[in-house]
Amino acid sequence: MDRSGRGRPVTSVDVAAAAGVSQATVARCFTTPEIVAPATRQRIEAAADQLGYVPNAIARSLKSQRTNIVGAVVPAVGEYWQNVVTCFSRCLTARGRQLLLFSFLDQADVDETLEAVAQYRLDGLILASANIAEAQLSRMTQTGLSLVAFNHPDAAGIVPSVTVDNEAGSAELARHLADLGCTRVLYVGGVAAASTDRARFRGAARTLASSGATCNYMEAGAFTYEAGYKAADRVGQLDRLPHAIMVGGDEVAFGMLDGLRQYGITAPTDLLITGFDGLPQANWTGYDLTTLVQPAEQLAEHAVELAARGADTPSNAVTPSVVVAGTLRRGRTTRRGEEPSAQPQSRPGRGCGARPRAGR
Amino acid sequence: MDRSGRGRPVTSVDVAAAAGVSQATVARCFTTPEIVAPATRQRIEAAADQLGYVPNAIARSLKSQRTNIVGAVVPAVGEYWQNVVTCFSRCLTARGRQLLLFSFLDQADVDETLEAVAQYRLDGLILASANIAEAQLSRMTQTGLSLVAFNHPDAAGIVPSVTVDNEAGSAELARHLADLGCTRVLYVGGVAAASTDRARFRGAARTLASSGATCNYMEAGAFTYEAGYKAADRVGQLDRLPHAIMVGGDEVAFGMLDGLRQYGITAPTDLLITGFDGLPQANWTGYDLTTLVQPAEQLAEHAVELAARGADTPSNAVTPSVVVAGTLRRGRTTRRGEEPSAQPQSRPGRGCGARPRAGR
DNA sequence: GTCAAGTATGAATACGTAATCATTCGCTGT
DNA sequence: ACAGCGAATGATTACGTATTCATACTTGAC
Repeated sequence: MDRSGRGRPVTSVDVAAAAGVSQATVARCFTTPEIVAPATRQRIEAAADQLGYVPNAIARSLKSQRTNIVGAVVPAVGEYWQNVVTCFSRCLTARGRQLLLFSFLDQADVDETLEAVAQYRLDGLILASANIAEAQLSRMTQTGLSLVAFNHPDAAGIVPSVTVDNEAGSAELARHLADLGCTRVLYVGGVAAASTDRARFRGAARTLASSGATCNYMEAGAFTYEAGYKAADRVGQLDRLPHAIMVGGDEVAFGMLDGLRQYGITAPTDLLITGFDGLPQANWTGYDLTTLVQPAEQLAEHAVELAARGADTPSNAVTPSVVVAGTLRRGRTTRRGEEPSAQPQSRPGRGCGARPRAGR
Repeated sequence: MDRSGRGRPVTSVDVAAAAGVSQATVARCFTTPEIVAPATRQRIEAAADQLGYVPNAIARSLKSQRTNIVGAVVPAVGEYWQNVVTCFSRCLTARGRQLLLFSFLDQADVDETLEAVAQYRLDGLILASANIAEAQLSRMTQTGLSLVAFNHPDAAGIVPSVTVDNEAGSAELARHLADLGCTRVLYVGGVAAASTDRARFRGAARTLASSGATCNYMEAGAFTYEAGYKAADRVGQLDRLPHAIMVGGDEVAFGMLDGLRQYGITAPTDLLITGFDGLPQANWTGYDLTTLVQPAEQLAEHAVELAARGADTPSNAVTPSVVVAGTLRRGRTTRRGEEPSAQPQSRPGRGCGARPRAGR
């Protein structure tokens, strides 16, 4: 199998010597095996196997000017992003590419990080929800690496962009609420400055307005559970509850749900609640949230596609902008009136334990 | 700033020509600036800046035989791992290293993935909860890359290993339950074959036995919410509920909690429940789970430390095994009888709030 | 039987950097 | 004034691979 000895790593030259051929032939054997004679190939493969030779991707990259590595700059927090990263990894692995990950907590670290990134001649780079300085951005593109903005609508037009249809998705949620008779809706956004947040609010407000419903805006301050939880305080102190709350992100919505419960306010009894993103937890019966499910796989696929095509494209191509539609998920939080039958939740009297095994 | 033109990338040779020095001096200027004359340095930096020069890490790696990249092979699913990945990324970035991520869904893909990994001459590789073939493992070590097993106690002794003290942590949880008077405990593990699972059960069983309590084992089948949810079915059909359920992972515990609720069984009223891992959601008031919090930051720090030291170590060093203690988090799910005072939940005002506190 | 075409391989080179060795220059101590 | 020395820089080479060019050898057709 492998020759022990802890000596210096074995190279194609070593294999060549062992197989009695030239280094060039060994290289060919690993890149274009079909053009090397079967007999020779076999000899080389045997030698390589015995010596434990593994091609050096670094050297290959230096020669070929392609690293086969795609970078991704992603916020460090939030279930949503973690899920997206996993999708990236899967898509890239499927294409034989590697993923270089940068997880940033502070937006300020991004620029610094990008500086380091640029040194590795990545084939592509996916920027997720990061605001990059224009100058730095243009510098990066010119080196032949293909940038892709993920879920960052603002960047569309400047660089290729992939994003869910925030506005349409939010509109769909709003229509759902309007159909249920809601006329006073509160939109609780994460960060008002975020382009996704604005787009989602726009879709909601537009749709609700056309139905004669009102839609106020409240900013939670972040796309986190805690922010939603705190925002619930402000909601709980309103003199009149809205008919429904549209929350700008599932995680924020979870916080909102739990926060409101502290005030004895639950969905769908006292008001309806929707989220946005379609996190796995939205399916958990503890929340069972109505939300707009982002097609993470598809989005990742598109992003990877754009990022991995590398310098193959003539670079004069127009910066494409991919927008994918999400799908509505109806959960208990907007299941008006039918909760006794559909979802047996602790309804009758005080009997928390009194409920029979409704699940079956 | 940067010279446009989309020409081929600018190299240190270009900078050298522009600054009127040799390539060697340019290289020195970026690696050991202190040994180059201030005047020259300034000239070089100006030229580099104007040309938009960025050192090529690939070439550097080829020369120096160090990529400054650390790989991590991590399961694609589960909040726990996603959190760990983020910690890895942070720790590595702090040390000026990059993270090459491999997220695998199917254990079978791992070997294939490792094959690809080996081509990049990573400085280190963190294997998280992956069972690697022995042969492949030994082949990887000999190339000078330092392997680290993360949260995979079985690997300790074979390769350097970093893990939380599963047994002691579980023992602490068990002691907590014993102190609360539990004498019939059910342990719901994720995957019985997993070494972490066994260790946790061992710690629980040992401690409970010494308190005269019983501890049966039940396998959920996976470390997922769904598995916990389904396991709840089996629990709900028991003729006699245990005093407490120790679940082998937080995510499984969430599923268990939600699943039991379908049967009208809630914690801490009808029985107590503990988890393991300390996921962020354990803090969410919707669950408020008693669990053993893994010091993810510390664990990641140690793993990165071992993985990033690279070939600096003489390689004759013994394979170190780091075990870090977790901390107990007491949540509502084991807060026997005191929930009315401690957790001001469900204000009496609204309808649904009539949480029964039937316990007691 | 010779030439053309094709096939398989070897020799040489380039990728961009860092480190080693050699060289130049200015300076100091005697 | 000169040896000697340290600082600064230039020339050169090596890292491991892929590719281009050249070459030997095989085959087939006229």
